[in-house]
Amino acid sequence: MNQYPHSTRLLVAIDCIIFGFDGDEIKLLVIKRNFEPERGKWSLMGGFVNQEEDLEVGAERILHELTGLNNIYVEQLLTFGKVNRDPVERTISVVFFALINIHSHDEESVRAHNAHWVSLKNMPQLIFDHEKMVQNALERLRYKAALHPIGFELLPETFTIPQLHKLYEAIYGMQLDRRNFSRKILSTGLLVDTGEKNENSATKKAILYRLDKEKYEDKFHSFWYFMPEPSA
Amino acid sequence: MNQYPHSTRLLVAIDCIIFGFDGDEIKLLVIKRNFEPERGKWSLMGGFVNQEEDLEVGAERILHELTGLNNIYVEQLLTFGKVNRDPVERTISVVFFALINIHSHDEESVRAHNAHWVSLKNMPQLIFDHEKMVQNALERLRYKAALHPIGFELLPETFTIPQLHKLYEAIYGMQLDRRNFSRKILSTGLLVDTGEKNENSATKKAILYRLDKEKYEDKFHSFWYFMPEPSA
DNA sequence: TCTTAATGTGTCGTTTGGACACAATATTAC
DNA sequence: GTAATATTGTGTCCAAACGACACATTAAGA
Repeated sequence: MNQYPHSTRLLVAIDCIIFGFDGDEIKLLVIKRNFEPERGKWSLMGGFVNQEEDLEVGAERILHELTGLNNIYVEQLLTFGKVNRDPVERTISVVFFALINIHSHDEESVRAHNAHWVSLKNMPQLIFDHEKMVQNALERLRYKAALHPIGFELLPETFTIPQLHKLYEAIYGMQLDRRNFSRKILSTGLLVDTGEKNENSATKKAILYRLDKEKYEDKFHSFWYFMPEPSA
Repeated sequence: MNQYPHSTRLLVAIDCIIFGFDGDEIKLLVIKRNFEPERGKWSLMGGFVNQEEDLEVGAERILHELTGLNNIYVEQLLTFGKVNRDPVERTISVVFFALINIHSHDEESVRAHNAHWVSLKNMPQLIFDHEKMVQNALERLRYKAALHPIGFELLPETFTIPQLHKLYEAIYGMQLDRRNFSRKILSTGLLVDTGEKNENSATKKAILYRLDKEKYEDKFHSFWYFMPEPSA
């Protein structure tokens, strides 16, 4: 038995949602297509799955191709497979979403791919069902950031609490009390005072923190079960 | 442009995790395969995606084929696509998970497919990566049930608080204080007293409740954001 | 030196949650 | 028919968490 008979093979694509944070709002990295179909229009960065390539590997390949980055936060989101989602030919798209530090990518590579950071608030029209994908990814981001210490993936190695605060306000599109937020974040024990201060500030300089990597690994999953750890 | 050139088409399958609750523990509906490959072994119910069929429709078709049920709770879980996950031929599997009332399915159909309910605690070996899928689905169930009123999908139309309590203990594999649980559930306002009592009970008969459908629809998403509703 | 803007820390009252007690109901044993 | 038993419904208490808000500290620029 070397093949399954009587079954249709389909084109399988990977599309990547790439979020960044510019200090003020959440941004999305999209490309202006200089290839068919839909040349000249905006879309997510994507590609096809290679015959001998795992899905996650494919996603990392595509992300690396655009940003030059490795070892970034990537998570499979959902698979979009409506029959007519791609007018050229039926294509199943496995969507991944990635969080990166907006200042860490390879500018050259991004320029070469004709990619741009766009604001979520006045996002250009995207091709196919890509806008649905983005909407879905945003919901996932909100969901996860509320339960897991995932926001740090969007910030530099060291960061201040006011930065983190602005990030969360941007994610949820709402104001959060600065003082209560600070208390809550510090109570997690995930932040380590680096002893340095943010020199960019115009007024009082904020303390620069870094993540406690070990506690981060530990807490990442224990956040999941805000019900105490299940046994099975 | 009628096709994308130079790209490999892959077989796309759908596999379904089907959970039920027998009043004591969470059960999984699996089939004993009487077809190749892996004839005689246990696996999830699945099938291939048809050329002209949306993924969700395919999942519903497969679920209906096995259980005779329509309009059940189905949610896309993840897509499994490791190169060698299926030894016959590379196959991408889009996994869905469904919650059903364990007493509502078509017994005939289940027998005809050689399907059985198995306990999660002594689950038989499953083929390919199906055990990973189940593990993943269980985590999703725990995740969602903690935030959304999703457990009801596993119970009959009317149910008692002690039933619900046992269900949650089964989901999380831990004991939950009966009284605190009751208080918490009632405080959601989702339960409506039907005025009837559970006649099956050996001792004091428990109140039968039903879901407040409207509040259920409302709350289903508002549970998401335990941070107040975001604006964007 | 004063003003201003941003940052760090603290207080207070309410709400929520976990631990636990007790009363009510229905079946079974005697 | 009554007592014992198991199960269910409701309540109390205390500690922890949370939201709303005040005040002190720091640094740049007028």
